[in-house]
Amino acid sequence: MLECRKSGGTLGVTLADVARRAQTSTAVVSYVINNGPRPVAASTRERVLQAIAELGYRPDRVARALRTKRSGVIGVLLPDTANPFFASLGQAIEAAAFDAGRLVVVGNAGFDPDREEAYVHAFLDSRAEGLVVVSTRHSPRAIDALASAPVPAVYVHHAPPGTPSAAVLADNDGGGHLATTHLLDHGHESVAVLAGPDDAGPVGGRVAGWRRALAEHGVPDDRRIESRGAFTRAGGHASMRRLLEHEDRPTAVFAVTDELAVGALHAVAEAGLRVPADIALVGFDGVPEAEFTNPSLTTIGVPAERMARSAIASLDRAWQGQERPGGTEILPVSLIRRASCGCASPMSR
Amino acid sequence: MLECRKSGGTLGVTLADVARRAQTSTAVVSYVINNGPRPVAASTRERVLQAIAELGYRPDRVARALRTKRSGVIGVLLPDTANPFFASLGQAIEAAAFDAGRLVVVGNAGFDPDREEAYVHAFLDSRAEGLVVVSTRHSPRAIDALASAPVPAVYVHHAPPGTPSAAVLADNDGGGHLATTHLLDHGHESVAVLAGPDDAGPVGGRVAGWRRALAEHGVPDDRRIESRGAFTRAGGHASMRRLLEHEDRPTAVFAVTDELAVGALHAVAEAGLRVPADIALVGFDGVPEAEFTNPSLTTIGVPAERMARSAIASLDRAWQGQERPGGTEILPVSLIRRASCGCASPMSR
DNA sequence: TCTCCTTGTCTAATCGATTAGACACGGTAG
DNA sequence: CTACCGTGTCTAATCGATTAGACAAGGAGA
Repeated sequence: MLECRKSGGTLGVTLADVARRAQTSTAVVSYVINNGPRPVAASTRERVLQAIAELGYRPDRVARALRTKRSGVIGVLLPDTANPFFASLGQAIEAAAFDAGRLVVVGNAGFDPDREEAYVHAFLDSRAEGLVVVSTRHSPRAIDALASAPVPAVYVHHAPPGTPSAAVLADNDGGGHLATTHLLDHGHESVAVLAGPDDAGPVGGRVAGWRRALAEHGVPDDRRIESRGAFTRAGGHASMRRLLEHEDRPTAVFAVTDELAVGALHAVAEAGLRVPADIALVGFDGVPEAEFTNPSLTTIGVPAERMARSAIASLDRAWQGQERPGGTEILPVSLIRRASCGCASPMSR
Repeated sequence: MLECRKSGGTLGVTLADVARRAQTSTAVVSYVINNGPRPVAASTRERVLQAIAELGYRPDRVARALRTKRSGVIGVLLPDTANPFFASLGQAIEAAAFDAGRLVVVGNAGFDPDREEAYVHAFLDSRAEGLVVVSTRHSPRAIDALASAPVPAVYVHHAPPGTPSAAVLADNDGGGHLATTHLLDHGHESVAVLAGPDDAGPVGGRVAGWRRALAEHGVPDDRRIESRGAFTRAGGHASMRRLLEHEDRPTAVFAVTDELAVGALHAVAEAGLRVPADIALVGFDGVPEAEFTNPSLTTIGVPAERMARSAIASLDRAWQGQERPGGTEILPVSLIRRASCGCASPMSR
């Protein structure tokens, strides 16, 4: 209708511009935008709304953040988004945040403590309103920075022991037990484990669950085979190879992550053996790609979306009520039966 | 040394606090922090630095952003981070941005135009200094918003035709040609294509390259088999199934994405056939998981990291010099030979 | 009729950092 | 001796939004 400025819209139109055009003050405009703390007459509101529309005004989030100390941004620290599991988790967190009306600034720490700390500080400096930390092993300095942060934080996937922050974890021990028991139920005498270099972090629980299941089943110590290596597909490949050359080759293997399992699958095929006929395999994480491996991978499903929603909800609670942040939530995992354990394959035991 | 405030450090210590403690003005403190536009006496600088250290002062990025209009944040729009290719790309962009000293705020548009637009606006409202848009198909409203944005934007992976913004693309046509030619060179008479629902977006070029290679090789029209479906593993699975039931089953298949190829691999195995003996397969994208499929997947490697660095460099150029933003950069792709095409497998042709 | 409350609006302080303008001082060139 | 310049510092305006305080007008209750 009226002449239009520059090109399209949001270029430097400020509250004051709107106020001028609507013949009122900036305060009133603000009240309209926020359904402000003060009432506004219907006629005035109408004028303001129209001015906003005509000018294509959009509030500046930076200015708003400075004034209100609410940036609408959540900092998310991830170990490695190239890893499918963390990618799913990251995406779920981002989606949950979006639904809660917040933006997400992400940092890939890449298992580097310095980076982790750098990101925590950068997030805090950016006045992130909350932090979501996904990590397998936390840098002490990052933990400290988080503990004394003026905003709530929530650990996902793994929490440092004794943290005052909230945590959302998967039932790793239960999952390890479930996977192992399932293989045992298929008739295997024992089950080997494909684990990481050590049992720190979330996988520790998975290995513990494996051990527990084996103990319950009366498997003697000398039949509890462990093969360890890096948490990558290549690591899984190498570890499985070692297992295949083992004096008495296991007939069933529990890989503590799907990445490891995918590498293992490859190693078995390479050796000319068959899954599950020669070696049954169960993974852990429930990544999407597990459905399309050859054979498809039986795995322990971790409810990434639910964890993400839980994490955001936990931050929400911290913002709303005063509820002190602490509290660890452990979400149940589930067995996703596919071919690699012997369930779907007709010719397997 | 001196008494320490609250808990650890960065809680609400402002420039003014530092100035007070260093017995100087906020201006001088600012000059020290920024190696400011004005010189500072060595002794004063020393006092300021010490005060900063003692108080654990960290500048507030929000306030700084308001004043300087430089937020240090780049908005990154991705289609779907659960997809390994986009996940790699996203991670590479994030890493390149971090190295350039900037934070990244991400949005997963999930192929939803409304979301895409919402994110572009949210990024702009947050005073993001630059935008990186990765998409396969752009919503017109998002394109408009981008075109009239006061900050530089760069399209990655795919650009809307005739955009004034910079773009960093892969050589999709060349890659399609390369993949198809490679299969042809293995002795196949023709090569079928596994494509998306239509040829819009980056895959269009890949299909074009396939068609070109077939034409060059003198393959008649009625031997140019296309199977189309959704861009997912499940879609690849379904499309390949259809191909297997085709009257004259192809002996070689070019899948325009690795996701499709992974699904296809699964379908072939399910049908009791073998790759590459019965059907040779080449994918496109070079995702990490392609190395560990069964058999490992020959694919066209897209230089995700290089694209990311290029994109950030393009933004950098736009910030530094006045260089008008336009310009499309097309990066070369490469053939990654593995087993699925018949290269690595001894018993294949 | 007078007070008090509610509604509606405006003015101005504020968030925390940056930076132009003003000023002081010592040194140098004319 | 005066004019001028460079160095070093401080005061205060500014970025754009939020919101408490002040105030006006109208209605209700005493």
